[in-house]
Amino acid sequence: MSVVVRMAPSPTGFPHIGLVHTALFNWLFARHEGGEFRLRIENTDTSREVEEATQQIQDSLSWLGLDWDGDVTFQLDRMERCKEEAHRLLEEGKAYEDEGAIRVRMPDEGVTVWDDLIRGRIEYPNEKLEDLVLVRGDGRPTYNFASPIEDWLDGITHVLRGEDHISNTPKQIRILEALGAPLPAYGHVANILGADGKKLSKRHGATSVEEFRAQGYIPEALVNFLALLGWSYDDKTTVMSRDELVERFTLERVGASPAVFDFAKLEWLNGVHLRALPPDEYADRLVAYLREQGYEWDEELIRRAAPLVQEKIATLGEFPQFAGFLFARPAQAEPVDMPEVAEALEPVEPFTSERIEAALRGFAEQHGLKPREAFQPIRLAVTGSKISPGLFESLELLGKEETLARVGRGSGRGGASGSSAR
RNA sequence: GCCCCCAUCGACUAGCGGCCCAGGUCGCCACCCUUUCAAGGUGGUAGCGCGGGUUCGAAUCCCGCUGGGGGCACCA
Repeated sequence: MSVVVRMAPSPTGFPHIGLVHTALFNWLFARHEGGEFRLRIENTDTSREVEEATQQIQDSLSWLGLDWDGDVTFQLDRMERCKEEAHRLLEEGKAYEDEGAIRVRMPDEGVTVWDDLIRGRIEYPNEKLEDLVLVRGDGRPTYNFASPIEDWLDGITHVLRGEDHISNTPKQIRILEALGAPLPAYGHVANILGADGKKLSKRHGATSVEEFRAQGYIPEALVNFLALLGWSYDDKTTVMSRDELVERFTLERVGASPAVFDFAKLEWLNGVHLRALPPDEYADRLVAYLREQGYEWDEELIRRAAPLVQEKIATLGEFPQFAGFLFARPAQAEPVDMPEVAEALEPVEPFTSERIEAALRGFAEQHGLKPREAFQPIRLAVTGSKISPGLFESLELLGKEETLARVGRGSGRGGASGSSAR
């Protein structure tokens, strides 16, 4: 039997990172097994529905590269079928009416047991199972009725979901049994926690894919990082591509304990994946990111600056802070005047990093200054910061005219070669 | 309150009875490299929650405790 899994979010906004985490496990499992990964929107509760959410969910998955099979389906579309099934249960005496609603009869002795894909055997006492409502008084099916029915209709073979669903599983198993439907295998993935051990939420920082994207994280890193939360390949492998993850992912190696989301490690991993990109690809990503964020800086200059920052920044979001001086003259607290530096740079022709370096090293030597002592003031004057990309390369990109202007010669004219930010 | 789940360095984890006086990665610290910052290199810091068993032998199996998480709707 081939594997069919699904992600079944309710459309209430941008998907939370926890949801994306279980979606990733479902996707990796499906792709590893050569099965199908479906996307179903559980919109039974129309009152909570957010109109853009369905699109936002798809955008987040697409950006991460988690492609789904077939069309997106909606729970609401199966309302009628659910009602029919409920009435069938009514006729068979497996359900009964209660103030306009339809409830199933749950056993009240014994236990409901399943062999959880990642936790092993789980037992749930039947006396804790209520005769839950299948169809509300207004005719709408409830989640715990519609969801298993859809799993059945869609031929879902493995239900991999968050651990907060553990207590729903025995209910759904009983419902499926009453329906005479086959049971899928169930597996419950642990939650993702914040640094304080509480379920990851807004106050811990970014919680949606969109936010990470806006901060300059790339999908390769996020996917790699999320995969390592509750899963491992072996005792020494950390950095993996999407293809490697697909090839190596197995449910047997998924852990049952919750994991704390470590933003520092994500940032490191993002730097690793960013540095691993071919230069052209890196430049493409940088340009696309800056455009998305609303920067209208000159594309050619961004591309030329890309190699200067690739080794130095861990997220694309650091670029404006780190290399913004190339696009707009930095504000200086004190007016800059370095005539001797200007004098050393003036004759450099062509104005390339090699020649600039030679000139500035000569300048340092001439004044008996250590490289650091000589270069740091220049860096500050030109970039407005004590931290910057390589000085000589930066000056080359800036051009002689602008460089001289920034060290005090011929100042007062316009901005840098690019247009201003934002 | 009741039910369920979980428990190895600060964090992610390897470990599925002897290979472990516990390995890798992030972080942190030190040093090297160095025009700043990074990157890179080297070294270091730090952990099996507690108590009982089982066994020749337990991080690994069992029980209890403690701690943490989740769930108990005509929400999903």
